[in-house]
Amino acid sequence: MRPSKSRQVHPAPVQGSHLAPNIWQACAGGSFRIPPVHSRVYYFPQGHIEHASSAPLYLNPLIFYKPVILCRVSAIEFLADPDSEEVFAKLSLLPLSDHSSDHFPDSLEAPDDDKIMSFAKVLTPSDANNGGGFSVPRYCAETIFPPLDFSKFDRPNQVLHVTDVHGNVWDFRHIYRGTPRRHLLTTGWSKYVNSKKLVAGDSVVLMKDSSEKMFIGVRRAMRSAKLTAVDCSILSSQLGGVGNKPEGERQQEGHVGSGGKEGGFSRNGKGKLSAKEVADAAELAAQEMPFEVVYYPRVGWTDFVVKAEDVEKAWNVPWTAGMRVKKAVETEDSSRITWFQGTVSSASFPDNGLWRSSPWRMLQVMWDEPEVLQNAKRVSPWEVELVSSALPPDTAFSPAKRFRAAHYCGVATDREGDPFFSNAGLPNSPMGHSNPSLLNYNTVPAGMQGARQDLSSVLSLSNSGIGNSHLYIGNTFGNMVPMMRTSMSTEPNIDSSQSNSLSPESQSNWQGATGLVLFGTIIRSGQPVESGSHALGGTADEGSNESGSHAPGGTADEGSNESGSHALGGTADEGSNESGSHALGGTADEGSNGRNETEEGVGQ
Amino acid sequence: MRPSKSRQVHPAPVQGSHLAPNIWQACAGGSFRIPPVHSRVYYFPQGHIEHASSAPLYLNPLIFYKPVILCRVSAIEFLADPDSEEVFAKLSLLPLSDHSSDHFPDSLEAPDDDKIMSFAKVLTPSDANNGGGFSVPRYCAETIFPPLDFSKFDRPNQVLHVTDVHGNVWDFRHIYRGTPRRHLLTTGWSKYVNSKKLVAGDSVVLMKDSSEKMFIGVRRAMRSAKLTAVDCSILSSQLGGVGNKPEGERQQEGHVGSGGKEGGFSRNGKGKLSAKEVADAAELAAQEMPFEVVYYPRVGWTDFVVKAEDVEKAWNVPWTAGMRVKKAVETEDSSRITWFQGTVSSASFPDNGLWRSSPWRMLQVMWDEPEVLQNAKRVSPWEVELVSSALPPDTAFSPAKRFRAAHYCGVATDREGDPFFSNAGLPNSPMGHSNPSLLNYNTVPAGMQGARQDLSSVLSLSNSGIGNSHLYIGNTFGNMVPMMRTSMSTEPNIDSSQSNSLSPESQSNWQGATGLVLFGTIIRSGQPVESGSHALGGTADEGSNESGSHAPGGTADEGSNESGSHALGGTADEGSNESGSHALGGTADEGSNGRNETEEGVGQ
DNA sequence: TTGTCTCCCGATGGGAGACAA
DNA sequence: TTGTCTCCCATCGGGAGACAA
Repeated sequence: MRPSKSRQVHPAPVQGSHLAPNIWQACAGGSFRIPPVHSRVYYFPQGHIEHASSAPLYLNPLIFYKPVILCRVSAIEFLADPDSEEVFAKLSLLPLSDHSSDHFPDSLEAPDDDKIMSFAKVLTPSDANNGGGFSVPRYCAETIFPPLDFSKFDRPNQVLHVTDVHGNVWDFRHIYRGTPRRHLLTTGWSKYVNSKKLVAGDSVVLMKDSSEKMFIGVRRAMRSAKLTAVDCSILSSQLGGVGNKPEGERQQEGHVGSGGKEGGFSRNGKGKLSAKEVADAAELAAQEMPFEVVYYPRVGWTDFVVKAEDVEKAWNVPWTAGMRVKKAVETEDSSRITWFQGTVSSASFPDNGLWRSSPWRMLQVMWDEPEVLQNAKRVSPWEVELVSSALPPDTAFSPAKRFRAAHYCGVATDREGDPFFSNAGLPNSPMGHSNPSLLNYNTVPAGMQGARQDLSSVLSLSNSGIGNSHLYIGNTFGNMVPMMRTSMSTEPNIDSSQSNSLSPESQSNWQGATGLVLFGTIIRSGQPVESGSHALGGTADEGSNESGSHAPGGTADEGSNESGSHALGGTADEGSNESGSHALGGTADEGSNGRNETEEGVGQ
Repeated sequence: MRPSKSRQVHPAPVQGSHLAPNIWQACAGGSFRIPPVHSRVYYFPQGHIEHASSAPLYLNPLIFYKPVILCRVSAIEFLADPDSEEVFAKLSLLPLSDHSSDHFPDSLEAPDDDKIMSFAKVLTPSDANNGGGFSVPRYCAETIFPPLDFSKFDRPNQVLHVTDVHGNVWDFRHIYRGTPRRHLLTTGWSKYVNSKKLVAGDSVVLMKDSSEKMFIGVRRAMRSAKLTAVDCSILSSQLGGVGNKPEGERQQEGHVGSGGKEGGFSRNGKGKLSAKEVADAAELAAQEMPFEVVYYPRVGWTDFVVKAEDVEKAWNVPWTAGMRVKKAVETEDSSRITWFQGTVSSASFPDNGLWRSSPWRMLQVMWDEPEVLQNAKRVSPWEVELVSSALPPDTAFSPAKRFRAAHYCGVATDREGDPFFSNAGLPNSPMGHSNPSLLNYNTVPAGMQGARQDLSSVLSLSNSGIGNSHLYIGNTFGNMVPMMRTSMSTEPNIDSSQSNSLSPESQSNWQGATGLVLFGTIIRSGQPVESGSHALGGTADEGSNESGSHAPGGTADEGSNESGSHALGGTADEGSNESGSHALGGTADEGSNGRNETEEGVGQ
């Protein structure tokens, strides 16, 4: 049960095995793109927390005021999880404060050093379950495997030496047989399946690089990975309190022996990032300190580190209800990409508990096929592409053009290159890195912008790339209720943040302050500041109360290490005997005798 | 591969499973006695460090000045290791400072709540290796198992339900068959062996309590557990420096996949206590703070927490070279106890590097059968029993009587109940818990004892139980060179601490100070203090340079996770395939083709 | 083209007495 | 009395074509 050691390439470090970026990319699938080193990205702590295995017990309040943090990628490590075989990346991020004026060229795309061929297949029950082999799709065999000599042999076969993500080499017998003939992996496959604990639904990725060296990677099928914005608001409302221990972190007590230690990866897409590591990263980020994030590329998971360009593009769209958007979804075997369309039903800051003024998942979308994209009821603007908007016909040109040509609301600032919420009395202020209280934000420099500063804090939202910006205006109690480039009615009370999906608590939080958004300021790009309210962009016809289908505050329904992992038991060590010696004593008829039942049996 | 879950008794906590004391005792074996709760014990940090998996990288210098610490046992937990199945105890110890005047009754032996029967057997290759069963010694079957009905059945059999140390129940078929007839465990046994990773040489302990409930425990055979005083001196010489990473802590890099995580217990008797945990405990102890120690009962290992009574008894013996001693050694299956005899060749403070004036392993013994007891070249006085001494005939009564009747050297103090080295300017002094430097000890209260205080520090050595005490006199540089009740020549330079087993470094340490021990003071028990030197007790004929057979400063030769653990591989998960698919491709003749060899084979 | 079934063979686990130490 | 051997049978892994989706 050990791959041929002589062929081993890399040792397997404890943290994870380093991978070539192109192999990593192939394992992750084409739909995941890691921003290149030195590129500018936005980091979204909310999104990061969605990836955590459990709700952080404590989050520094500071981070709620920095839901969007512009960073530069200082380093990337392409890694593979030694337990689950999944690939992940570790990004070192350096927050860019407004006065840190580095201006790297934005897209230093590393030249793809080596083109690799890859093919992913979702394992069928036949591939994974019984002792048998692996049905190799013809296309895979012909593009990835060395050709067989069909002319000389009836059933040509060869042994493939394939390197896994840890550098271990696995030998698989590749044979072309059966009637009708087909490609199969036989000997060695079963060992691989057992070793990697593959089950039907998992995918394998077969690759070959330009030197014909072959690789194999794994993508785990996920079950019940449904931590979405709903969970997030619950999560956030636990701030400062002691959250109840989420299912995912509960030890499966009552399990026997040391069996619980085996196969230590969860299939629900969580359990990878600890709550603490996420909370720490978010806190460092909020303090503009360098930090690291670990990112598992997973279908259905929203990136929390996004190329600055993409985010800024999305910001330039005057999101309104009624817009038609599409979202690309890759099938799990990454063989197809499907575009799903939907209609924006609400485009305001979602009520994320304590998260104020975050564009994260600010769009609520009714998908045309609601059964898919369950996780994507709320999406972030950069996740979708505009198909058309319900705007007047004069705006009906392509989304790409609209980015540049449309007229937005916004407040010009005298600064360019600022990230969101750049320097509103946060760590670079005289208060430095002290633990901020909410009221600290009242000390924001007055008169920072030309707009009216009603009561408390002002945040600048500028968009370096294109130069549009917006004014965010806080409420009386220092809870900033900024606005993004969101179309809003001039009526004071129909903001979607009052939608009935609010939990009672957060609702009162939100409303109790100042009765919501005070006013919106609308400015033409590049124009002097104007004060006043304009309805702009799209029609204001959105219902804004559409979110009724959200589960109202339920707990996350998943549990790690769920039972049913029978396919993992085959190689389990002590304590994981499958019900063991119960059918024994063939000639013995069980007669119970006190605590130790004594079964006397007829001898032969 | 899972014991019947319905019968499970306790869940298995991560730290270890709690056990009934009597079951624990049976599993550990009769030769290991845990001091009862509330009893007085001496804690020997040197002995503790011998149990550590690796040399601590740093030891607080403080602890070298407290090699013997009187404590009270405040709590005991009887536990079982979830990995190795071995039992161990966690003792909570409260150092007794001289002014803490608690006087519990010393021996509050907990009444043995339940008598249990136990039988231990070392597994033969037949028991452990092949798929077969377990040969049950007749005595075991008759005393532990419920009786079979031999009258009615030709081959009577029953199923035994046996609880392991974690509370899991295992079913074993017990059958009486074969010609000649014998007791065997068949079905279920193999699962147990594989699950617990038992190999020939390991022992199982079968037990039954008064209610006939049966239990099974494991004692691991040890291989290459030879950390003795030699290692300790090496160890100590690393003080303050960065020790080279010992074999036992090196990760077995280059090993494949996640296979390294499996079966995580070492068979060499180490790897249980981390260096850090030992160092922390020793430091706390030296600071007279409550601390915890974990103790694995292992044949051949010397207890580092010893009943005060035993230690004090031993202290009352005027140890001299030439004395005949015996030491009880239990066979691994605890079926026999053998007494080995030997002659004390040196009875002075061994040179333990930085350990000054420690009675730990102060006796050097030439055993009559030198091949056994390799670990016991140096023993602590309480480990052996006196057989006879080379004293004049008038002292030739029994050792027990000699304890009380012999005449000792010593200095009476005005304090009773002091532990060794009780309060010589150590943590309770005004310097408090600051990190002490060696020279701090020059500030010891002057005139503390009636004896001459030559240059620097004075430590009191009093013996609460019997009232004998000794004067310890340090050297100029604050390195205390106290003396115990050791016979020494009045010649100044033949102390065994100058033996050629010294490393050059420690030798210079030792000698450079003041030219060794200054003088000895001899006192009659219970008598007023006399000042002066007496040769006492045994003849001073010892060579004192006998330690030539010690390996001179070599490194510890053991390595955890050594290879050869093939018997563990059977249930290993990924990455531990045994050389796997190499003999495959029956019809394929291996032809190498660049990096991926392509073996074309004849089809059928 | 490929997923699943059944067949079938060889390896292995493991229970039995034989036999010897 | 008990350790080890060999025998032998049941089970299982897994490689093959059949067949159907």
